[in-house]
Amino acid sequence: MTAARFESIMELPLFAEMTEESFDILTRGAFVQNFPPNMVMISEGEPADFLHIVQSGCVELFSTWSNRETSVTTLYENSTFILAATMKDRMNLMSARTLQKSRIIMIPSENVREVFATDTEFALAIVDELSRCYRATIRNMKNLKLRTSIERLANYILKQHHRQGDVLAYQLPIEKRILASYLGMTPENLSRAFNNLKPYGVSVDGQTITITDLDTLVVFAKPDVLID
Amino acid sequence: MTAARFESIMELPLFAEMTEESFDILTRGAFVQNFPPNMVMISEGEPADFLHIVQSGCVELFSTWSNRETSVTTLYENSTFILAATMKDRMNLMSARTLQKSRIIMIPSENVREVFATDTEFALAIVDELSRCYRATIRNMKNLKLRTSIERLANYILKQHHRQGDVLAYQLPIEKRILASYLGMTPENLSRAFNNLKPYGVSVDGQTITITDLDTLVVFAKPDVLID
DNA sequence: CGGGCTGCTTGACATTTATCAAGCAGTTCT
DNA sequence: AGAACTGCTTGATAAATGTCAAGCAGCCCG
Repeated sequence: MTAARFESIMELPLFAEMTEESFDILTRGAFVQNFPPNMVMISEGEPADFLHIVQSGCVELFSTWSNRETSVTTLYENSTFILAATMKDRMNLMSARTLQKSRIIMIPSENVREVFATDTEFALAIVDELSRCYRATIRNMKNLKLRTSIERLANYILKQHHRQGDVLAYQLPIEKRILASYLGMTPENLSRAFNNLKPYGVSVDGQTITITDLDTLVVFAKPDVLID
Repeated sequence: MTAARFESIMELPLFAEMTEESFDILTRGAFVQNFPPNMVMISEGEPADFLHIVQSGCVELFSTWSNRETSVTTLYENSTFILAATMKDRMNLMSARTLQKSRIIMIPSENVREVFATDTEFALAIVDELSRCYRATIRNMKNLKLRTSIERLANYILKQHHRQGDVLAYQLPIEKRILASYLGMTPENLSRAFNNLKPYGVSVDGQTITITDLDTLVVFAKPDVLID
């Protein structure tokens, strides 16, 4: 019998097709944990003992080196993380920190590997999710290497526009300093980049982004399905 | 019965544990193709019809956007590529070009997906390989975002030193313009970066790199197992 | 064998981005 | 309610990196 507290994730693509028995084995020993904002819940270099799923809230994956830090990605409701490290039973390459009060489901990595070996539908879903995450990272790296910082911002603005239902005014989902880090620039430079995009149809008021001339912005940004 | 021309890959980790019957199904309709140097064999945006394996030679994965190009990685003997696109039956996010005369094994993607569903050992090996590639890309992106270009070069020099058996003098495996692109800089800047590393124990003569003071170079580069 | 081409290096200069500082607005805590 | 703190913006300057040009060495092709 499935614990009620995991019911919310049964319909996620990762779990939707597996047998009920597999789901029971998977969640045996799993638990839900609440974290306050700005808490580091995982540190790079640590072993990956759990697969994590964001039930609610917002989590930032980041890394540091030689007193420098970069934001790798931001995860929202229904996202999984630490999948590759879980499957390879290796240490985390990234740390994770809550940006908001968050509720996280933690599933023991050995359960994930056990069910992977026995439930073909789960195996297919795992490979699908791994491939999707890997491809997203390739797109991200192409974005970083092929585009200047203002181009990355322009394309981010367009991508959020689509993500939020093609509205012309929307709220940034994260603080600007986190966005700057994610896009590979300093907060000062992000501020200047937003200003430099004004002639291309972008207006900013705090967390509110308004696209005042979509066609001009698209011409400048040159979005590409192989990157964005 | 296994075609003799595929015997060379039977012992690769991806295939070593599967049943002989699975291997036969996998390689049904597969073929080996010879490519001359500098030939683009795959273009980004095309469907991923085959899983590719480098039997011999050298292949560069690269991407372009808005008349700009970047080198993503370089593959040598016994490397696979186009695995994530194969498993998700999606278009390629990268192009591939031979750097040398190369011999490539091409396995139909649908065979890969079919055997994945039926052979548990192969499924485990696929997930292992996907996780390894994904984690390598995360390390690469951390390298790009957290380090300056001269730091990336210093760490590359150290990594090649280890890859070539801890010798203090070795040959660069690729042309310097490809290396520059891979490290995210122009060939002019790579040349200057090599020169700027001289005080830190690096000497260059054409393709030959000599580490004249390993300790000094290590102190400068600050290698990190979570990146390199 | 010679001309043409390619890869690489170096110099000069331009552009992009980072760093540092200061100020402002909003939030949080006492 | 006020002080302290944080996020953000702007200005000035520094550093990193790109661009353009020229020259050289080695390789390839006719």
